[in-house]
Amino acid sequence: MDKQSHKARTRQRILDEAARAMRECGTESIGVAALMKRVGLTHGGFYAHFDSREALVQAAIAEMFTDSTQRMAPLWQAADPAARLSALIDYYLSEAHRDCRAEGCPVPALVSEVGHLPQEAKAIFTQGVTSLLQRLCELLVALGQRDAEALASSLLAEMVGALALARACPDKTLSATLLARSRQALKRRAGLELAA
Amino acid sequence: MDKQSHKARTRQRILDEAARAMRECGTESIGVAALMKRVGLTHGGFYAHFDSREALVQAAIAEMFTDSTQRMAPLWQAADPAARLSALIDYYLSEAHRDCRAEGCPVPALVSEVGHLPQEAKAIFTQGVTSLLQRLCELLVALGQRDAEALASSLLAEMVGALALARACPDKTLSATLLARSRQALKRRAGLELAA
DNA sequence: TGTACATCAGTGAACGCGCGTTCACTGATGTAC
DNA sequence: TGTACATCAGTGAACGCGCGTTCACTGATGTAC
Repeated sequence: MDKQSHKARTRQRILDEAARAMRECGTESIGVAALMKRVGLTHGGFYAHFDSREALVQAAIAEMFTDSTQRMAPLWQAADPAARLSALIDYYLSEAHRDCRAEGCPVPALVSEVGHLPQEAKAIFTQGVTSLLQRLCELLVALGQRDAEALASSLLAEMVGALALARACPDKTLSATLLARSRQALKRRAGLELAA
Repeated sequence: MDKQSHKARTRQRILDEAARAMRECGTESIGVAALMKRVGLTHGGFYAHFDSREALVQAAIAEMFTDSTQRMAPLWQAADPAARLSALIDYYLSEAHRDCRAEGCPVPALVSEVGHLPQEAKAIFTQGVTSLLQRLCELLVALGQRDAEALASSLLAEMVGALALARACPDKTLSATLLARSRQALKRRAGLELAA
């Protein structure tokens, strides 16, 4: 089984590296040559794995959501829905998440540039947002919130906006304050009792 | 007075065009040659007005905030603070604002790319965010809201996030729903009684 | 076990192109006399 | 009023560079006999 999977593994390495770099600095930030160099290969080989750079961007966006969902999976294992939502908010608006774009949620990392990407890429991104929204909605339903759909979209907007704003802010103290304020507001709005 | 201001007016035309284009498609979206062509000039003349493209980006970001603030000025003339805040929310999360990036608020247009810009540009952007935050805060104080600072930053996060998400969404109906939900949530959170 | 051959992932030189930037220049404008 | 000249905003050819993409090739691997 190893023989056939060697090429697939190389493709995955390219994709992983692209997803990291593009989340960190935007989809335009890394060229084919630099990307392949990071993977330890030369640029010519790229086209054995992807039809074009544009195709890579699409695949990389999908990969970011897969990766981010996987990283958030442990949060979903908390005992009750309240603990899960609380953990989600604390993780999403943490300073760690702010400081590690490369491994975080693709939504705040790419929101304002997605509009300029080709349709296909935009569709993949929206698909990711929609599924995030749905998981959030299910949590709110489990918590007994009425109008969970509307609340979910409003909460997600604040989460994305707060993290993106915090990342744009060079003053770490101020940005930490922004995050803390939104964490508190979000928990209150979601009907979570506030400890501390 | 006309003789000395001709060059200044040309500079302003370049700046206006740059601010429009960069709000619409990002700071990397337009090159020096294309920009000058839009203004009706040739690319060589650019460097009589700006030291470098990087200097233009800085000036353009400042220009976007000036322009956006000016466009929002009429909202500040409503009779009472409640009407002003309500008008602000309705404008900010309108479909018109969603569809006209070129003339809208620079914050949702650039949030996720600001982090990759040089320090100076980042500082100018943050300055703009801070002053927006302050005006919002003053409105909330006038409305008698306690903890106005914290509320202002939470509201701004949702406004920015909701508009950016709506713009990323290719389905106009869905994006209109996102906007409507956040308009309602924001008004409720700001203590505005809801009509309709 | 050992030789001959096919497969195919990866190499690296080369391409056309658009970018930001420079610079010698042009030509309209307004002032000096 | 008319001529000579200085100023300076704008021109456009040229530069070096990095980009995405192509393609003839290499060389390691595994199979066939």
